[in-house]
Amino acid sequence: MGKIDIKKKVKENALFQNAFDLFTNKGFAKTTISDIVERAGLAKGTFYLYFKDKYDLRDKLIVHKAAQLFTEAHQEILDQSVEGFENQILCMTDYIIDRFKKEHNLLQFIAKNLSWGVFKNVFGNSNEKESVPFYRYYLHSMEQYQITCEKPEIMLFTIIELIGSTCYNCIILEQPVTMDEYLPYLHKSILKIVEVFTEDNMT
Amino acid sequence: MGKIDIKKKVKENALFQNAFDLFTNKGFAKTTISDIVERAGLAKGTFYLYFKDKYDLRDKLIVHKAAQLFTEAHQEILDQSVEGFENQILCMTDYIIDRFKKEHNLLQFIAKNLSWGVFKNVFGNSNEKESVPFYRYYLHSMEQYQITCEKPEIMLFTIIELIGSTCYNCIILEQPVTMDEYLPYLHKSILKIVEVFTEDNMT
Amino acid sequence: MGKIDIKKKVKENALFQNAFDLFTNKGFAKTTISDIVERAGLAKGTFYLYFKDKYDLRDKLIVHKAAQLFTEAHQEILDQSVEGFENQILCMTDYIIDRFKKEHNLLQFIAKNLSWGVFKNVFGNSNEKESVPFYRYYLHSMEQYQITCEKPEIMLFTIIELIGSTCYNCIILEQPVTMDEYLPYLHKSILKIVEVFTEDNMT
Amino acid sequence: MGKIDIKKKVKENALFQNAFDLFTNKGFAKTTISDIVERAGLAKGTFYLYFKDKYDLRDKLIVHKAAQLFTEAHQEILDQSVEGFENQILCMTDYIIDRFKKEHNLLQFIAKNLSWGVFKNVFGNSNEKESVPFYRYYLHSMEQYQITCEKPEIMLFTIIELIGSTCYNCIILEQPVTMDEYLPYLHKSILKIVEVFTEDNMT
DNA sequence: CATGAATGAGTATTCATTCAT
DNA sequence: CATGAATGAATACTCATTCAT
Repeated sequence: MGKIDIKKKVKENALFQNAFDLFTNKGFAKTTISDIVERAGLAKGTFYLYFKDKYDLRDKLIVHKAAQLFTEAHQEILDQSVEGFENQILCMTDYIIDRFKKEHNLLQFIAKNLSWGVFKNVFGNSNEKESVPFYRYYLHSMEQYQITCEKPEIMLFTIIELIGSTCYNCIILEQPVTMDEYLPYLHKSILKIVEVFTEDNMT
Repeated sequence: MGKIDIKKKVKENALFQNAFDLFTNKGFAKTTISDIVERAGLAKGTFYLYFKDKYDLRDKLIVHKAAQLFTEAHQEILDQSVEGFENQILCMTDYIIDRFKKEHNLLQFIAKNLSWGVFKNVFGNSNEKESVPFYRYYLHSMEQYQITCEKPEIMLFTIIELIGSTCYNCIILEQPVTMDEYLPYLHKSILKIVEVFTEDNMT
Repeated sequence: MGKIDIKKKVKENALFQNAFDLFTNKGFAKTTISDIVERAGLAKGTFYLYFKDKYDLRDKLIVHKAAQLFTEAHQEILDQSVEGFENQILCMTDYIIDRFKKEHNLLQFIAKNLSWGVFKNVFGNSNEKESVPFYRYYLHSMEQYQITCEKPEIMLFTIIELIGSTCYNCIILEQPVTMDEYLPYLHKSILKIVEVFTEDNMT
Repeated sequence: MGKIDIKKKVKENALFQNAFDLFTNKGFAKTTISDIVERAGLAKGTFYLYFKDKYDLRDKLIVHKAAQLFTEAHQEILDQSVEGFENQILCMTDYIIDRFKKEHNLLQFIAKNLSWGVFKNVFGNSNEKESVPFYRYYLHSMEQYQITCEKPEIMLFTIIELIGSTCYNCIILEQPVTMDEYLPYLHKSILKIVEVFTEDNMT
């Protein structure tokens, strides 16, 4: 990567980071491009060299942040040497919840914007540096622990949607209960969902 | 209700309905108050006699639409004379999914905006005409069928969040699969969640 | 016309007049909508209640100004009691040239923008107050003086185009000669053109 | 001309040609320097090595295109071995009209921009390669056919202005008639104008 | 010579809100 | 009660020009 390319990457990151801060603090609608470039220390026109408009920046930012989160969740499983498929799923759950508890901003941003379509992008997008081996690892882990699951994608989808939507309510709104109170039920629900998809007698 | 009150109600409904159409077709951000009043056949100033601003209208609209939906789901259970608690839950699920399949607009609007906080409003809000006996019926049904559940609210919360978020993906985006394909898994997952909250051996 | 309609007309005229001054002094491209409303003493948004954009204003202004000019040329013929068809044509020519000599602004504006399509609008546009009986008078005059002309419209077109384009060069640019020097040749050329279209032996 | 000079000429021509295409398709005002260099396959900065700005390019382009046109009209007269002064004038007229009929772009561009001032440049500008012997030939031809004309320049001016402005209306706008219909009248008018300037009894 | 990333002044346009009628 | 003309702050986006490479 040449000197110029490095400079460009630095600027793109400055735009990403400052946009994220503003989106999560002021809200997307109230954040202006002027705000973003001002905080990033760049000229207005420079913004348009990197992104088409505010929406383009947001879409790319969602993928960027979601990829980061899952990469780190995956790393956590490795760091903790968690054994067993269900334990790994719960470890991922807990890691994500923990991050969300610490970073409401991140939760707010991801929860409102992350759809399964975007999610798949996160794993498939090969020219993203942060491209995650998470999904591959997830499939590999089932194999390793000899778990039979005909629809692994649908199972993961169900689990992640449940985590995402309940997190938003319990952590941000503390409705109907706090996440601390909800967590045991969430764990049990997730394990039951795993059962649904891995029982032998699927019709 | 006097003549004048009826006229006012008519105008309010015109604003509600046209705002809903516009929000769901053009998106909330791109819908202007001018758009709404123009379609409703009213003058700009009139808008402010009914709502504080666009956000005020939206918030009231969410409650309005959600209350309608659950009232109708409840009615469906009664019309079909569905027996058994689980069957009633599944009937509600199917009714909601059916409506969402027919009215993507409604799904989009509710899914993006309905939080548990709003949801509770739907039941508690006494000055809403459509205020629903749904939640009361839900509790009553558990009693009738002698279901022991320590946290009925949390159970309903879990089920509804799962329905809401998966509907959005499967129906609107058809990701990762269509709702027709997903439905059996959703049913099983919901039944398992009911198990989680009604088993005797809750720790 | 109600009070409000009068107020609206006043504002429209303020926009017209100030836009004309600015277009002719700074040029169309360099005149901004801000300039126009500022000079007219109106708010920016008000502009858009009257015109779609700068181009819309310009197009309407051309018709407005051209109609004015021909109405006045026609009036001049009446005031001077000019007799004879050719004399009336020359009187019109001289009046227009005279106005252009005094108001380079007007010449510049009209010459660059007046096409025959617009010109016909000037006569036909019935909801313009200034709508001119000029063309009707022109036909009537030929009849009165028993002039036979198969293509009166094409004759007028030829004359007016010649006047317009030579005026621009001789008056504004003084190229290749000044209008004072050119005028006798222009008169002769016009008379010859009248001959072309009114000779008996047209093929 | 050295290798480098040839390369430069190639680039200049690329800028000329692409600018012409853009000016005539999108209009001058809406054409940006970025557009031009992009189509020409050059870098933005390169533009400024050849032209001061967009206006500079346009002015040079007008001369360039007008010179080309008159050179070709002149060549046509030679190729066809047209005899007689009036016939040569009409041949030039027909050639120009024909080109304009085939290339509306060219007509639009020349008609809106060509003033007599520019026109004279076309003949006088010695560092233009295409510089035309047209005007010299025009004078020479009158001499050859023993035509007495005190103001040859004014005569040519009158003719060319009439051609230019009527072409624009009849060819582009087809107003008030098409050029096919107008042409006989134009020919007659031009011949009459020649009469005006060549009659013995000029006052 | 040629490049193209970066700049930032400049402008059009929108739209919530008010208030005289 | 209802209207809709007027407002003007707020913002997105463009593009000519420069200059380090």
